[in-house]
Amino acid sequence: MSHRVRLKDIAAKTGFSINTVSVVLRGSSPKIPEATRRIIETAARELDYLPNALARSLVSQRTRTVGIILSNLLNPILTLCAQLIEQQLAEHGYDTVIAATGNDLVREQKALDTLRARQVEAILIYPTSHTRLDHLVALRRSGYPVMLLTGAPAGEIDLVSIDNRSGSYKLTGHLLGLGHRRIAFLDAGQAHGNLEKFDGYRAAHEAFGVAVDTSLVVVPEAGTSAPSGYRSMTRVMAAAARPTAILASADSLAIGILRWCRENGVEVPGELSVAGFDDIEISAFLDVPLTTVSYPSHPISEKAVARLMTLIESAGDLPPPETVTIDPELVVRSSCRPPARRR
Amino acid sequence: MSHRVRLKDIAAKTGFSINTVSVVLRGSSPKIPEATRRIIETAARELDYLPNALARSLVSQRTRTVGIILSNLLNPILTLCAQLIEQQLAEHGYDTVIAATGNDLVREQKALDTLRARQVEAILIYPTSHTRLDHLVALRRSGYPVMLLTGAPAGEIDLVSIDNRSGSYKLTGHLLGLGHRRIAFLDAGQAHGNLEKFDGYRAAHEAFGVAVDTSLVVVPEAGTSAPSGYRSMTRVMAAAARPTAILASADSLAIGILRWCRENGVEVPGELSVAGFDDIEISAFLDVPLTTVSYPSHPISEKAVARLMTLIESAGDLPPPETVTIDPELVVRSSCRPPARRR
DNA sequence: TTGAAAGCGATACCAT
DNA sequence: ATGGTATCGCTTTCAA
Repeated sequence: MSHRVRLKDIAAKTGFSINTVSVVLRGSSPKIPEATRRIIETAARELDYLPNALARSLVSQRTRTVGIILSNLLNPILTLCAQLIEQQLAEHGYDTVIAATGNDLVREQKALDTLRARQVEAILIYPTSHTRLDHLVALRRSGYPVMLLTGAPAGEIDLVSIDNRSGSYKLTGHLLGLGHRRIAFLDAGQAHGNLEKFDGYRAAHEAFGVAVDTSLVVVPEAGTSAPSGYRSMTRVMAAAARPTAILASADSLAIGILRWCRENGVEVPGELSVAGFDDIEISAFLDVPLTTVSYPSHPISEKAVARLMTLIESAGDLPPPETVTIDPELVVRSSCRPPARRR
Repeated sequence: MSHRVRLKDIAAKTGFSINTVSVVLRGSSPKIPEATRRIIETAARELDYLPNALARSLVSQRTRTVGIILSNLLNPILTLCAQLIEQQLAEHGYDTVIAATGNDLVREQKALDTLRARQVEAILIYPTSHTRLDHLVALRRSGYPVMLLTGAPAGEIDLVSIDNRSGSYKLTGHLLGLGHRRIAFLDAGQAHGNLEKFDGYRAAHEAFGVAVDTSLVVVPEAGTSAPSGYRSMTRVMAAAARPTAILASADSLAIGILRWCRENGVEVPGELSVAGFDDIEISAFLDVPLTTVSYPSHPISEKAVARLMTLIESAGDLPPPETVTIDPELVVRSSCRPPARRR
């Protein structure tokens, strides 16, 4: 931030006042003679002038910028959403700045402060935890447009998200319908206070009158990565009575599971059915194409942006929070089939 | 950007001057009585004061922020690097803002301007094209710290990257060494003026005294995704004499290839060897673990950040550009083996 | 110890 | 048509 060209420099070079230069350069001029305009514009180009957004925003009280906070840049679901949202916001004339938190609440709070200090006009967030939202609730209460991109509808903050509970319910129901009675659940959300998927899993069991065996519910120690899914398998398969199906709370976990099965001679789906969550791109390209639940990024980003615009434009007093949940679809491929007959 | 709390508000509430409040709040006070300090700090907390970074930077002439421009948020190689870089910059007291361009030169230029207008102190960029760098060269010449995260060493801009040519050379050499003589090349970089990988491919052929059959060099129409690799296969396999091996310029492409092979009864690696590039996480988890070339994100991000710090700190006159290339390693797994004996 | 005043770069309002 | 002046929120001398 050193040798920058300012309006003042152009004014000096052309002999006009700072004011005139400013008026010309931003085209908001009522009546400036062609001659003047050309002189100033030429000078600006020669000097490679670029307006200082800081100064500009300071006076205009607008940054036309929104912030997106993502818990994890390696999750293609999140980055795809971010990418779509950025594009659409651009169409509305807004810039986007993205911050990553690495699933860390402290960094999340820091990112929140940094973005606010930078005066972004709204914040979209993929929070680390679905339950610890007090800081966000407080922010929204104070009149700041905050929007969650995942979570359970609580009505305190605007939320646009898929209905995780419903997705999980459908998927578990699919498995139960196939005849499975021992369905393991690899619940990566548990560690982050994301309980919707487990709820759906439980509810489906109830609907089928099947008891949940909690020994089959395993929380992977290291997030949603494939290695994490792989490593969790030793615990899952340690059960006295092995499961006949596994529901992983993310496709990436399922990929690790598939690898474990191959290495350990467990046939999928013959011996074990495997289902995932999110329908990431490669899931259809796996050796055993994965049965999963869709993640409708496009509708989500569209609805999020639309809502965000109304929030930003409702100067001062925000309308009461709204929740939009999109029901994900079951994507049936070949990784699940009825269990082998009882021995 | 409405009802924000300013120093003025705290001053009004406590009866001290704006100045005193400022001094206290940023702890840079020489000697302020405990009493005063407590009163002001309490008021600040009650009002939920957050300094306006715009105003602050305007006067300090520092933003302590660097920008990262990524061509594609869906490429885990790029996002991992970004994540690592962000973390390390944070340790140096710098914030990071990320912008995505969707592989579009116009959006890239726009992102560049936006970040500069925001007065970021340096820009790291994963450019869309390796050849069209004029705008970046000009920027660097004007004294702005710009750093490329991929590209061919040209000496005009700082560059920290893997040596794509060498990686490609090693991989092609591996295949040639295995006995392959008809090696197809799926060159996604070609479309973006990224010629290093092709160079390595060609050089290895020369070293082995094998002629390159250009009909085996295919440019996928739709980037580096798995579907793109899948679709390219019809063209690759249309050749009169089919290749015995395929080198894909990205693991994601290779995943699409693998899928195509499975659906079309082509056995890998028995009938066709397949190699990729980048060693993304799932590559080791595929049904046929992929032979590929590593992408050392950690060394890259470390070197990039180190260099960036010296650039930022060398106020005014930047040192001449430096190039750091890291030699990637061959990662041999099971997707490649010697070709079947000639019929 | 605390406060007043100038200035960062740009904009807006009011004059001329 | 063009320019002066106040202002945005904060920091930085310099006084008191």
